[in-house]
Amino acid sequence: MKIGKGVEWAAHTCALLAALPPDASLSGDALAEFLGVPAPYLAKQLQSLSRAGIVAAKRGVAGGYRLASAPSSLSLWDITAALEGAAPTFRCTEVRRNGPCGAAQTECSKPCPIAAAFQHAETGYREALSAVRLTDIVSGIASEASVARKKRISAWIQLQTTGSA
Amino acid sequence: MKIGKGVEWAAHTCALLAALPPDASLSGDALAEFLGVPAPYLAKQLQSLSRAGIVAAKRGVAGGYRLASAPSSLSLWDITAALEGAAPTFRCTEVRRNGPCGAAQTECSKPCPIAAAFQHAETGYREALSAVRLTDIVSGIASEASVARKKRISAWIQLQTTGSA
DNA sequence: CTTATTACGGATATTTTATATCCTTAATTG
DNA sequence: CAATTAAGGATATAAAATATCCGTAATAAG
Repeated sequence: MKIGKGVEWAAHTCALLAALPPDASLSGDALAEFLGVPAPYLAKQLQSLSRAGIVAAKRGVAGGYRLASAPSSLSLWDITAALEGAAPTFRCTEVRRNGPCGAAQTECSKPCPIAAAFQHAETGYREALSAVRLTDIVSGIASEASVARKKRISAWIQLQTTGSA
Repeated sequence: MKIGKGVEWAAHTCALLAALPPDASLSGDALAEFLGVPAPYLAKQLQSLSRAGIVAAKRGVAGGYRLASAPSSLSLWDITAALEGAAPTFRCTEVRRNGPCGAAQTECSKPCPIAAAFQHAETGYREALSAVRLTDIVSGIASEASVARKKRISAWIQLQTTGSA
């Protein structure tokens, strides 16, 4: 039961994009450099974010990625679901129907109590992630960063961004 | 992000063992037959349950598996952790330290807000599963089962159990 | 219109994990 | 001692995660 590293990368990506000036974009290569991760693989994750409508991708010379909507309307669950899919982690194979004492169809109107418990736990998990907005993540990161680091980030963004000033 | 089917099998296994007469055991082959799953693979899951101290295994002629403790003291999380391990699903690789604007050591005293959010969500998940005891599962299964099925199960147990009566 | 840039999509390779089986050894009972 | 049964390790196969590459399409600038 694991979460792929693409989720972590995507969350940091969105946090950086949220700090960009309005209508500015960053290329896939620039994002990979900032995060210090392999560019071709990050590009795959960016495609998933794009398909999910979380980032807007623009091709061409001054192209790149920017957030498709306001950071306050994007949750950590949205990002996770875009990368990992929204399928439940526990998949009930209806074991109760098997074997010499298997339950009849009529005895399975309610979900198996084991599956129900996992579903309940997972709903809570998703709600917890849904409650975390991208704005929360951005402000959390900013509160830990030194003034010097914030300046370096601003300068780097100035150098890399396309589409604005 | 998936949970292996061994967890489902193990939960059903424990539910069946909880319904056994005191000090009675079931062999691995008998359990596999009851659940309708491949016996060699279930044997592997049973080893995990045994190592975790959830079931007590007894070798030899009248051997087999029985619950190591009372069904009320065993939770769905205990079973899940025995099979899947207790490692967190989200693994922070400290991306914030990477790249041209990476954070210094001194800026990382607190966990990354992304990792913290996942940890919080996962704690809730585990607590939800910990709140579900084996007795809840057993009574849930019993409440759905027809009288006829309960009789069939009792008869099958009578035939298969070793160590009692 | 041409060229450089950049994302998209598909194909592919590699590594890990999950799934599944088998065999030898050890323990237990009769 | 003989039959039974779980433990543990080795191994085989299938699936998923991880990672890269290339051809195509779109876009902006010269």
